[in-house]
Parts: sequence; C-alpha cells; structure tokens
Amino acid sequence: MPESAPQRRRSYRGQSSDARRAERRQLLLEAALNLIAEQGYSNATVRNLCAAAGLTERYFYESFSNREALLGELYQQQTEILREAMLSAIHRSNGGAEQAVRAGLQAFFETLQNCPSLARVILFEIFGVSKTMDALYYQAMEDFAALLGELAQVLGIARIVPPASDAMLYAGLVGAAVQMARRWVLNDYHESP
Amino acid sequence: MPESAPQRRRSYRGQSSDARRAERRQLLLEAALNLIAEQGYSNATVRNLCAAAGLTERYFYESFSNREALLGELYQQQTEILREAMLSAIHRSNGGAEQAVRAGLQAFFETLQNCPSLARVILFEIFGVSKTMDALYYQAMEDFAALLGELAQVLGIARIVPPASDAMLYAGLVGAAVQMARRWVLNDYHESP
DNA sequence: TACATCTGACAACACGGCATGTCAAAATTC
DNA sequence: GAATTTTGACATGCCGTGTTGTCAGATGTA
Repeated sequence: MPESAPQRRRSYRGQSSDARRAERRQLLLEAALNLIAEQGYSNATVRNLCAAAGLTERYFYESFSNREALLGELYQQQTEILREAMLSAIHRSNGGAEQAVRAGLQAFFETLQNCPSLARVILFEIFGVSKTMDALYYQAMEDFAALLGELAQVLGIARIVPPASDAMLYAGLVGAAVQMARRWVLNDYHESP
Repeated sequence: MPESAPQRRRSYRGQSSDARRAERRQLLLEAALNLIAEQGYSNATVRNLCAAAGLTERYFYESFSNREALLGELYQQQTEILREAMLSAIHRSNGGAEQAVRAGLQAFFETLQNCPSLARVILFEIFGVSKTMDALYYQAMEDFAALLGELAQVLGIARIVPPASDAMLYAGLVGAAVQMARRWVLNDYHESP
C-alpha cells in the first residue's frame, strides 16, 4: 500500500503552488485570446496554445479539462468585459432614456475598437466550433437582448406592442448592432456609427 | 507512348456520361443539404456525405475538388434560392414601397419556414468552417444589404442621412432580420414577426 | 549536503480525416 | 460473344490532433 503520498505543496520562485497554477492558467487564457484573434480558432491547437503561452502541454490539462473548456472560459470572460463596459457607461450616464442607450452603444463600439482581439473572438471566431460554443453564443445574445428589455423597463419606455414580441424586437436590435459592428471591424473601423 | 486513350464516353442506363455526372453531383448536393442540416457540418465528412448520397468516395472528387468546394456551392445555391424568393415576391407586390418591403420580408421568413434545411445551413451551420466560407457569408450579407439599398432607391425612399452610412444602416437591418430569424428558428417557429 | 518536488522537453498512442489507388464484377458497345 | 468502359467496395498512405506518459535536470526544503 504505497498510498503514503504526502502531497505537500511547495513554493517556487517565491510563489505558492496555487499562485503558480493561477498564473499558468492566466497565461493560457491570454495566449488563447491573442492566438485566436491572429490566426483563427482552427490554428489554436493545444500545442500552439501552449507554445504561445510558453508552457508545456501537460500544464494545459492542469487548468482545463479540454480545449473547448478553455475557449468557453475565454468567451465568457470577454463577453463579461464587454457587458461590464456597457453597464458601467449606462450607469454613469445621468440623462434620459435616449442618453442611456447612446452611452451603452458608445461603450459597446469603443470597447470593440480598443480591444481588437476581444472583437475578433466575440464577433467572428466563436462560430461553428462546437454545439456547446454555439449554444454559449446564442445564450449571450439572449442575455444582451434581455438586458435591453430590462433597460427599457427601468427607463420607463412605454411599449405599445404586446410583450411577447418584445423579446423578438430586442433580439433584432442586438442582431443589428452586432452586424454593424462586424461590418465596422471588417472595414478597419472606418465610419463609426 | 501509350497516349492512345480514345476517351470515348459511353451511355449507361440510357443516360449520357455527362448526365450521369450531373446526377451524381446533384445527389451529393442534396445529401449535403440534409446531412448538414441534421447532423451539423462537422459530421458531414466525405465518407458520410458519400454514404448519404449512395455513392463512392471516388465520385466525390469527380464533381468537387474538395469538401470545402461542395459546401461553398451548397451555400451559394441555397442563398440564391432565398434571394430569388424574395425578389420574386417583391416584383409581384404592386403596392407602394412599404408593401414591397413587407412582401420581401414575408417571403424571407416563409422560405425559411418551408425549407428548414435551407434555414439551418444558411443561418447556423455555415460559420467557422474556414476563412473562405466565412468570406462567402459576409459577402452574402453585403449583397443582401446592397439589394436593400437598390430597392430603397428604386422605390424612391428619400434618405436624409449621407449615403456613406447608408450601407451601415442596411447592414444593420439585414443583421436584425437574420438575428430575428435565428431566434425564430431556435424557438421552433413560434411567434412569427 | 541529501532529498523531495516541480518543471520542461519530448515521445508515444489512438483516433479520424482527406485524398488516392486497386481490382473484380457489372453494363454496354462492336 | 469479346473487348472495354463504368461502377462500387474497399485498402492505403499521410497527416494532424488530443491526450497521456517518461525522464532527466532545475529548484526548492531540511
């Protein structure tokens, strides 16, 4: 019964074991963001990812159970950044409803412009990776649409149409914004909306 | 120099060589449409495609140089069907500008509803396959937006905003329609727009 | 110094895909 | 009937990927 594994964690380079793990994880996420943005998802293999992060393949499976898990985490991380930027801008705007919407949209486009890698991953590279990732994308679209709905309610924008089709309307608005953003990015950020 | 290949084409089952080739090609395209719609693009391997078409792999490369060529052709074929349906509906409508737009949109959604496979391929399965396919998709979006622009001009809808951002506006409209269509399909065609 | 853990480079394995090649049997023409 | 093309089933080569394993050496602790 050689089950005597003591498992004592040791500190290396002045950092605890957990800190090193977390650092490696973060390195992988950043490498994924840049690699996918520059070379597309198909080139973001486990080997390339680890090479870009300056790590070994073994460390990949230390932090993520598989390649999809990494991309999923990356996508949700980047989506959250965008959402936060928009929410923050909306809260900062202290005008009426129109001002709030304008502030949110401006934050949306500004973030995409300031973080081109974020834009590429969120707007382009996420598709067709797998059923799971696609589901994540459509969920994010729904979330943004729901956000829009809440916003409209809070701002007291009266709606005449029945609420059932409201969700469809908001989905359409989100789709419009996304498509315009895609066009904008593809045209090298000419002609801002 | 055994270059004496006579290359005489022979008729089989009452059909000429070219006719058989064309039929096999069509079989492959139809198989691809159904297979991709049902099992997704990733499952549409050359083997599965040929099996679904009831053909051998050798015949695949007789009609298409590779797998991507098949999908490209399929996408353009299906896009053309949708575009034709919309144009035809618009031409049939003999009312004003609003009536024309309504007719076009109705044809858009009706076609998607009547041809679920077309909808799946065009709206969902096309993404992330390759750079080439993505380019095809964005080109198609541009084409639809341009169509919208022409339509607006022909119908004499006066625009106040400068024409430079018109393209962006139309892109946004197309994006909205597409996103609404996606939502519609995902929700099993409830609540028509 | 002695020992345990951590690290990184790389090998090994299994799997699946694309693309091409082989070959006997069926169908057709002469 | 004989020759030849067409067909279909299958095999093969090659490559890339995900994932796990090996192992010597670096870096820490006692």
